[in-house]
Amino acid sequence: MEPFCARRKSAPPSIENCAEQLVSTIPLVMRALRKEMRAHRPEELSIPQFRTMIYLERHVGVSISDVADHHGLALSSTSQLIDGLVKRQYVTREIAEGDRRRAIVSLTAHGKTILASAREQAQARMAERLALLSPEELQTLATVLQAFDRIFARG
Amino acid sequence: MEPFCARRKSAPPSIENCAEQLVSTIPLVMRALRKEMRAHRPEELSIPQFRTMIYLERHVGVSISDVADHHGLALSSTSQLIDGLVKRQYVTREIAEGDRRRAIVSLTAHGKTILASAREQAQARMAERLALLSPEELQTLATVLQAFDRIFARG
DNA sequence: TATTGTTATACTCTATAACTATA
DNA sequence: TATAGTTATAGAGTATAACAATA
Repeated sequence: MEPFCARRKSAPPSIENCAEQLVSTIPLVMRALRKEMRAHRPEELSIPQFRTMIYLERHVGVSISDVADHHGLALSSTSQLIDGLVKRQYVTREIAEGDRRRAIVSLTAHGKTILASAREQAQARMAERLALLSPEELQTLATVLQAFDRIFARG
Repeated sequence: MEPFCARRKSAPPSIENCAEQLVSTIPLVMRALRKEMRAHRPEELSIPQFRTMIYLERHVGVSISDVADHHGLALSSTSQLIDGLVKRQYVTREIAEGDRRRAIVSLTAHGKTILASAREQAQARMAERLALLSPEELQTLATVLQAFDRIFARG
């Protein structure tokens, strides 16, 4: 059974066809991801919370505006998102030295632990799904995800 | 320039790597999709509303439970989702003949018009992004979306 | 008793508008 | 005046729990 290779030789898909399928399929994947994040407690994180914490892990000394810009969110939305994380003591909010308007957001030690565990869980669950792919499909997936990062980055 | 083929010959990506990138990239795509849906008024639809209406278009005579099952949502969430569509007169809710517990949901003529327009807009916007892909990437995308449908279908 | 659906309640996510504090 | 952030308000999406109606 070679639908993958067979398809590669047939007529190329049109952009319109791909767009149509994208619109119906991406929410499917997103829902699965959200569900996995929610299903594996304790200390579950929502997707935006999770992504924010990943960003904070990689970028030290960032402000709330930085987070908002990175995620393409309104400043107020980001402020509230951070609120939730501060309440749970996963991150801290501190006034920046040198510019008292800026609020510097940082992961706490507890936040780092939670993040590591959430990432492990989410990835493990998604990996279970991906294990259903053929090696060729996995290869094409890697290619597509890189392309997605390129064309969907920043809003 | 053959990054696609070149990559196909190199070490295969691990499932774990793919899962990791999936977790960070899918929300990116989802956000872009949501934004496109919202950006192009009038009569914007949310993603769940949009997907529900697509389902209703293809499946006539379904109940609220059917919609809930199809989308992997709680019955109460679905009931409220339908509420919103009924309020806008995009769908109707009627008691089923033969089983008065069931609520049959159907698109109205107005709903069909709205759906057609929303679909057109969303697809056009996503197509703009996809136009940035190489033909090879577009081909791999088609493959991946089909695989996604397979492994992420139904929750 | 089991199924279908609604309502009540409570989160999170997100936005806009109005505001404060700082530069 | 412009920038960074918060607060108020609002609507969507989602869940669980309690409930009503029907089978």
